[in-house]
Amino acid sequence: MPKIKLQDLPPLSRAQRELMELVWDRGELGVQDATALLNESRPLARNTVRTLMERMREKGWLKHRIEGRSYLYSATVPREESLGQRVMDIVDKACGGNPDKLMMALLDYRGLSEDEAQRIRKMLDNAKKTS
Amino acid sequence: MPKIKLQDLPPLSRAQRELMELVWDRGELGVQDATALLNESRPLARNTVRTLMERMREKGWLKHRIEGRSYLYSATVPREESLGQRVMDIVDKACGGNPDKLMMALLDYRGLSEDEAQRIRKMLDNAKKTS
DNA sequence: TCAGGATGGCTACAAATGTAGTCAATGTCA
DNA sequence: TGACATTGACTACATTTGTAGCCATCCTGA
Repeated sequence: MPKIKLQDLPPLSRAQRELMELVWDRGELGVQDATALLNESRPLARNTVRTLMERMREKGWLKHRIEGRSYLYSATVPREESLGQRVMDIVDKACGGNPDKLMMALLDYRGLSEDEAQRIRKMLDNAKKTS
Repeated sequence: MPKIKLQDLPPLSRAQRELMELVWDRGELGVQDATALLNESRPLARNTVRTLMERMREKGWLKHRIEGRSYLYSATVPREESLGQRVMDIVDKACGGNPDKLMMALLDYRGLSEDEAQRIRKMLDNAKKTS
């Protein structure tokens, strides 16, 4: 049973990614719950959500197990992996490989509280030690 | 003449974003050149690229001017803005609003050279001063 | 036991996207 | 001047995505 690699997974569309985040948040999610969660931001029919999830399963992002009469979907890859992938992708393609630009964008367009900045400094220091 | 806001622009697909990065890199790009550049990674017919660019123009991401017999396309919004948008989006949706996680992913999945880390520290310090 | 609700299965359909062909006008080089 | 290349215009078509309806089944409470 080969481990699923993120690189092998076909990319998700926006709606799908939104759903994916929910699955990662919850760990496991039935169609019912997913619909309810998505409906907090916009109305979507249950079957719409169901189709989304099924398609994501076909793509390999989700798997499901049967619980009573329902399917409970969960992610096949951990979120961190996907996040790392996205960040690298942005650094590569949109920052010309330069992580400074990523930070610059973060600072410019969002900003950091002193606390956040402090924690990041600490991370940088730790990374140094370890490497 | 209202300034174009990033929020008003419909999202780009992957292929389109790839092209967009090229346009940002070059500043201005004709179909010919764009095709050549894209062909470095995969074969694409000129007309395919042309269609992509036209669609992006309809969406408002690109504009073009006429140079001789050709169109030269350029971006309607600066890359930094789009980058900032994407980073914020990731922080919001995939990091639960927590920028630490973004850094963590960056460190874990790419790592930083001591130089890069140093520059980022400097940025953090500067940001502090300014705020 | 029967009406409702929940659930998966299957189907549908419009819009967006990826990919590209054909065409006519125009420019260029031999 | 005539063949050839370049360019935009228009058209085509398969696939993916967004969105959802209908159906049979099964469970549950009155």
